[in-house]
Amino acid sequence: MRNKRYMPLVRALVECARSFEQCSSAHVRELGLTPAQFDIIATLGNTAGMSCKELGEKTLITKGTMTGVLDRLQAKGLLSRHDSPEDGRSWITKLTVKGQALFEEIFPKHLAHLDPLFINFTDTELDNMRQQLRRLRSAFEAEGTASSKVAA
Amino acid sequence: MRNKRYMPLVRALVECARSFEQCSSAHVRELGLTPAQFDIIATLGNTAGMSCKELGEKTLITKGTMTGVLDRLQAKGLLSRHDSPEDGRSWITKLTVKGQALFEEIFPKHLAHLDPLFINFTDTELDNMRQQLRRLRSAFEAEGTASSKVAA
DNA sequence: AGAATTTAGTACTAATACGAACCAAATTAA
DNA sequence: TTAATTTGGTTCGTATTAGTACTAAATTCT
Repeated sequence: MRNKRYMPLVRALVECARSFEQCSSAHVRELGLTPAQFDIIATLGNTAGMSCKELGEKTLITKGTMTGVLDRLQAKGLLSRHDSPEDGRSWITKLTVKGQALFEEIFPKHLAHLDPLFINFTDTELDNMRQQLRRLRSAFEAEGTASSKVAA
Repeated sequence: MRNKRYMPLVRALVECARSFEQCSSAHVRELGLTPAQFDIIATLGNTAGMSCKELGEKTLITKGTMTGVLDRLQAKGLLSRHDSPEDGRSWITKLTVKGQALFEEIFPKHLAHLDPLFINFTDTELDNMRQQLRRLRSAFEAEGTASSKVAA
């Protein structure tokens, strides 16, 4: 029934990603942030700030969720919102001094935590995997573009 | 700063997995279930039922979450809980007739939705990817076992 | 047997996640 | 320029998620 030929791959993919996020987020929580919050901090670190939309594109957090995450970070005094000079609907979100300081403290720590996970992989191996994953993802994104819909 | 050599792979991995789950869950929602609920139905389909624990292992849903998911499925009349003859702490969860009927209706539909995503991949390619993902996952699971902790 | 420990499942909290409805500014069309 | 549509963000409702504490049954140890 579920021995579709692609099922083992799908399972491996989902488990691998979940395993990484487990690894990563467990450590992030020890540092006092949720994964989503860390994502935002890491994305805003060393930048002049960016819009909600741009943040969403980089972190893959939906805009509906974004508001809440930003609210909580703002409540912690880690970021501030300024209105955009270009677009009256938009905000420029940036780290406060405190937020940037936190970024500089925990980001290296987090990388130091991740580094050892990859020591047994060569650059070439990592790159090959990356390419294959990209190709797979393209197939998922295509979804309906190619073969599933005959007549547009 | 974030040009760690493994970052592109990590991003590709997470995006690929998320893209698949997006693909899959969007369709599942059209069928009237949430992804977690579908996962449970698909796992229980064509079985005599199983414990919460076993369900958790197969679906990767945490036990804390499991209770709520099962509650809602039970409220919909799709599954029932019976006490285990072997373990007084445990329940045997199984699909009701209605649940099994739903399974038989939507599971094939869902597979039909997924099939076209993989048409451009040979069995060998899928298997190679699966192996690499397994190896990567092993590295994540090892976390602390090998090189990070020197003295246990 | 009786105490200590483990284990299955539930209850509770805080933070996401996702979709849909909504508002106001921006862009386009007529 | 005014109406129609799009777009950036917020709000809301429902479901999931992780983590922790808690209950009771099972297992282990002595």
